[in-house]
Amino acid sequence: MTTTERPQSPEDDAVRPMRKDAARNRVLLIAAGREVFAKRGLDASLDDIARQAGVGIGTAYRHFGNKFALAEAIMHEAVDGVVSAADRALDNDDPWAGLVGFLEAVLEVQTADRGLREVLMGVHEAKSDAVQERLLGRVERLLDRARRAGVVRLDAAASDLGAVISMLCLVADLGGDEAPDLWRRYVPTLLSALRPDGPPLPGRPLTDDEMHQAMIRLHGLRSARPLPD
Amino acid sequence: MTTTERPQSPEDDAVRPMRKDAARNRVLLIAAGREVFAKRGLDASLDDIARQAGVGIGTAYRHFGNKFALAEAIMHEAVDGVVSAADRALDNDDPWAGLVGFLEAVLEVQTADRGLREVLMGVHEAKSDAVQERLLGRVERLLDRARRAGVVRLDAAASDLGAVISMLCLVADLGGDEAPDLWRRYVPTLLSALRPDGPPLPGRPLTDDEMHQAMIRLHGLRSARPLPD
Amino acid sequence: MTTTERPQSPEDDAVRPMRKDAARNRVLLIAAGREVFAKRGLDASLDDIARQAGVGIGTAYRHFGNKFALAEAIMHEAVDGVVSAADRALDNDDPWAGLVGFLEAVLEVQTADRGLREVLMGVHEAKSDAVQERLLGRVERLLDRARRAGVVRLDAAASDLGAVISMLCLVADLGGDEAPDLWRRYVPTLLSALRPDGPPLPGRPLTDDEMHQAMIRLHGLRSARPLPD
Amino acid sequence: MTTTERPQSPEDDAVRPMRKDAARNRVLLIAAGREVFAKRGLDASLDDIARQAGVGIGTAYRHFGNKFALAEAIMHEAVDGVVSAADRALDNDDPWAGLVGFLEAVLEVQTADRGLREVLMGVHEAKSDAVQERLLGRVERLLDRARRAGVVRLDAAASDLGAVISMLCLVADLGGDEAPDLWRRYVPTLLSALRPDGPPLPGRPLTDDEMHQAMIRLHGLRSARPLPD
DNA sequence: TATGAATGAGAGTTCATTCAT
DNA sequence: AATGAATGAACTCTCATTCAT
Repeated sequence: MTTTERPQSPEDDAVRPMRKDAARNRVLLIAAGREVFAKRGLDASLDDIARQAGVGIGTAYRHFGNKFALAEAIMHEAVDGVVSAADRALDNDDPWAGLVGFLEAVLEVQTADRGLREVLMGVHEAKSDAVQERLLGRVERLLDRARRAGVVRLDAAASDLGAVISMLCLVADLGGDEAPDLWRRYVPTLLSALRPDGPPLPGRPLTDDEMHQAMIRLHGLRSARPLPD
Repeated sequence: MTTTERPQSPEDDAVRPMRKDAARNRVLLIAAGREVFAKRGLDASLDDIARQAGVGIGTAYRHFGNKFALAEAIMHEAVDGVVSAADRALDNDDPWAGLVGFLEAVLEVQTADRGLREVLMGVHEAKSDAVQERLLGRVERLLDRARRAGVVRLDAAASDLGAVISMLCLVADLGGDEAPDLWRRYVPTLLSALRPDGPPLPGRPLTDDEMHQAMIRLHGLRSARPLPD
Repeated sequence: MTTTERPQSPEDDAVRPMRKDAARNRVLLIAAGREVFAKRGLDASLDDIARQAGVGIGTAYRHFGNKFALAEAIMHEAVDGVVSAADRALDNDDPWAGLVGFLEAVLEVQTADRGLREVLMGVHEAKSDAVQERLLGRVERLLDRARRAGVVRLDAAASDLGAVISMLCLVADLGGDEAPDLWRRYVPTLLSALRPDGPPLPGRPLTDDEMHQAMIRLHGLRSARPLPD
Repeated sequence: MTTTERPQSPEDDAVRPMRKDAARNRVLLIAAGREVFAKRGLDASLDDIARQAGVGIGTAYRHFGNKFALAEAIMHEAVDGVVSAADRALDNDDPWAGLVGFLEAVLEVQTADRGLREVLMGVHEAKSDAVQERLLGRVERLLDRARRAGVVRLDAAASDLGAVISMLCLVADLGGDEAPDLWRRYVPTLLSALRPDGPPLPGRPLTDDEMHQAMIRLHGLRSARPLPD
């Protein structure tokens, strides 16, 4: 109803001019959250983040409700990048190249933004069901294509790929800014775990659900008392 | 050292009867710290830990000075286990078997005590020079033996072994209690990175000092405000 | 166990000398709570109360956990006075004189301490079950005696006496410091409601439970969100 | 007054079409204030009230300036009802019936709207001079008529009637929704205080001014910090 | 030496009020 | 005139650390 009363503008994207400030503040807050969380860990105060963003503390709460919600928003943005990397990988006609490209893209997304990487390694995520839903299907499809093409062993599970990526993220973090490409050193070795030749992997992989739980356990945003709704 | 100044007691072999209590309290506090840190993360309060240990909060401070010192003590104990694993590995006549045994022993130490593993992954260590000094030499000797015996590639650095162990620790944590042996699934693959056959590892490894810094950066006990010395 | 090791003292009331500070602080906090609540209403901050008491805010929380607990403690003290008034009334051989004396004692307790009266009128109490238990039985006994002696009408309920007292408390508050005895002006009139002569009271009294609920509803400490356990 | 300055509109009888919205919003806000204050106490936020009213928070401030002003407006509306009840009582040819009718009408106004009653008991009023002016004269006239007719004792003051009404309001609140007529149970008793037969009331009544101050003291809207004028 | 009461800085969060749109 | 985003003071509560007993 409000749209009919506003003076029409030649361009469509001027639909909500009022929100310009709000949108800018939201972006500022997410950027500040990335920076401050990266520097000081997840125990950094929202006050610090708001100050870094140059907005009042009340504004931070209007946008995110609590610290958890801000971390989630950062997480969501990060997952966005990974999801689109998966989509690009699925567009690749070569299943193996697609898989490798996906893996490298994920790592590159993280290494490109040190704040993001450190936040992701050190933190988060409790409502990761979204991640599960948005990402798992794509990864399974990537692996299925590769298995059918004979370039990935049949007993390699999605959680194996997940473990490989987790390990590389850890190494990327080890490398830090001094050796931002350190993770590439172990890519051939770790990829060999997925290859059809060579001895089978011992033991069993995690189920998708176990992997899900593990990610939450490892990276879940810990709050002493459950945050009020 | 402090014992010399205590007032004489009637019996000679009872010179330090009070120390027994003190030692017991120290052990109780470290055990409680492991448990509570593991359950509630490093933000757990020293009050909780003291209560769990069954001692007063003042006693905790007499023994450890501050929370950081308690975490350090826990760390120190953990390193003790790793150091003795390294010594045992050096006693093994087969350099490769010794290396593999060391790696497995390290992981077993961590998986045997869930509290310890979670504390170590989530936390610590700032004065890790101790670790550096006590451990690095032994690891270098282990690798040297193996390189000279031709069972490890010449360009494999100590930091490569460190990276492998770190990755396996991560996987061990992914496995959690449901799959406590998950890390074994990736041992053959990761060990192949150290073997002399196969293509050389791309890039360069971290120097020992870079690795040292990285460990501190990754696992260093973060305190918002620099703890008063 | 601790009592055996402390040097004996001639008097029994020195059993816990360590608690002297704590006890003093508790008393100071309750007194300050009375004063500050009376002056500024129940929205006064615990900071203000702690400052008035001359203790740190942390001390206030060590003693009372939250604002509600402090209000409850004040309430409890007030109920103590009323309970002993009831006991004294039951010791009176004349049932009617005992009843009247009780009523007057209750009002006098309240008018003697303006802070207490204002706190009680403006506030409190949610776990008033204690009140229910400690007071209701005594009041019922007082009324029973009087009914059996023929000095109170048979259909006068405990809640009728409660309503009379509530009304008088209201009037006492109306009188304030300028007319601290104003409530006495309406005592004869209101007592006549309980007398056996005269027409019966119309309608029905509240049941004990309804009265209980009403007291909670009227005076219950309101907290927007339920205080964390 | 502001209407004279608005730009002319094509139609004359549409001179204040915007006012209709404004008036509607005012009504909506008062109703919402009653509801929300009744449900959540005076600490309810203006945000909640504006949301309940379906208007923006800014609109609430345009109409009322601050929370206090809204409470005052609610109060004013309530007094309107009481004033017209007094006028109707003065139209009654029987002075005693008029007085009783007035008293019952006041109570009925309050019990008819639970929100109103709870707001009035729990809150307000600071600029109650309006109340004084609009109501006191009428009550005095009511009493004078009754005194001259010999149906009310000569020493019964307006503040006595005020005290009686206050007490009945308290009882009405005690009754709540479960016993909305509980107050009627004490009407005969309390009215007997005004009757010319029977012993005189002990002590002295409050003066009109003392009563005025008492009402402000008891029901005055308390704000921790003095609201910025 | 052990204890736990006291302390206060700092964290998360709310809300009355202002102001740009 | 209406809207709701922005603001920041104030509040409740926690916890690392100190100190009297």
